[in-house]
Amino acid sequence: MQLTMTGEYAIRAMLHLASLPPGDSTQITEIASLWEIPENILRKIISQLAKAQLIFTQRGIGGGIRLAQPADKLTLLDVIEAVEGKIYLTKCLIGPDFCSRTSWCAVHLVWCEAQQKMKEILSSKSLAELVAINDFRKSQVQSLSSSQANGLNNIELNYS
Amino acid sequence: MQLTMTGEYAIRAMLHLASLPPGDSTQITEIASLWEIPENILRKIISQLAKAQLIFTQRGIGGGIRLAQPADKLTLLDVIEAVEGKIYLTKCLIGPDFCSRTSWCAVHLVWCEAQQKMKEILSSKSLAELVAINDFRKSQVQSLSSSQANGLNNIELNYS
DNA sequence: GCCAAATGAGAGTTTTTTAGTCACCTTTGA
DNA sequence: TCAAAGGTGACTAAAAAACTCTCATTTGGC
Repeated sequence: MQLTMTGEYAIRAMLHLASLPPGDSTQITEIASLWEIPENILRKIISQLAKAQLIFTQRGIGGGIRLAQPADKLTLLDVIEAVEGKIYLTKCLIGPDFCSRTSWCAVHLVWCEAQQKMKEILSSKSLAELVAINDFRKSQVQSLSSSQANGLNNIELNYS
Repeated sequence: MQLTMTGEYAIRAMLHLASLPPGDSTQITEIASLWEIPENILRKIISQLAKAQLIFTQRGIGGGIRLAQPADKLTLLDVIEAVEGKIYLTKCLIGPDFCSRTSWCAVHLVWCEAQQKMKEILSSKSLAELVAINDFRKSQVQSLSSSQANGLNNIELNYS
């Protein structure tokens, strides 16, 4: 019940691409070193993202990768589903074969609702928006830590 | 990113217990055969549910298991967390050690929201309510299939 | 006290999934 | 033709999940 490293890495890479000026490209090795991703693994992830048509790739000298769609049209859900396949919170949501009780089971309905809501939230913000929020919050963290001597309150994080 | 069989089995067992008259108990073997659960596995799950104080167990002749709390106070979230531990949709939601960017990362916030919403939905209905819905829907399915010759529309299932 | 019926618990196995590695292939521009 | 980029498949290692087996413990009734 957890995002895999593949999904995690894909998100990092796409977020990096989304932070570049539109149309700009970069290299796999660059992303791998900046975002702590094993290069061989990133290669395969990039290949999957290209097959899902989220990015363009170009081989050879001067080549690299870049977004195939505007950063404000892409969401976390797009990225995750591109590398992990469609999200199914339970096996019974894949299809009616898993469980003979699906036709009347109330638990199925609850999972269905949870899954739908989760997809909604994962697609509620574009990569462009996420990059913008990051930039803003990063600058906040910096100004906070530089004025740490003042004892200003830190940013609140929620590990419920 | 999916419920394990352990969680699935635990839910089946708890739903069965919740469907009994309050205070009634039953045996592991009974639940295992009724709900298609390997008995040895169910033993351990039952043991976990007991440690989490969701059920009472009693050994010996005439023993068995029963709910330790009223069925309308228990939710799917209780059951899942009892056997699978707390739900964390990503590693960075477990704690700040996984990722150095947590303090400002917008993706973290989105996952946080998704996780919170998912927990909300999983605890929005009590086991008692789920049992009641099941009973109602089962009777609907039966009356539908007995009048199938009329070509009545079937219950709609959503595999988005 | 003994027996049978019930849960409890630990070690170990098998299977599946995830993560990562390695070696080599293909494309491409200078 | 070379070097720099991405592409691919086979493989291994590690972790998690699912399951099996065996024996221990508790308990009520005879």
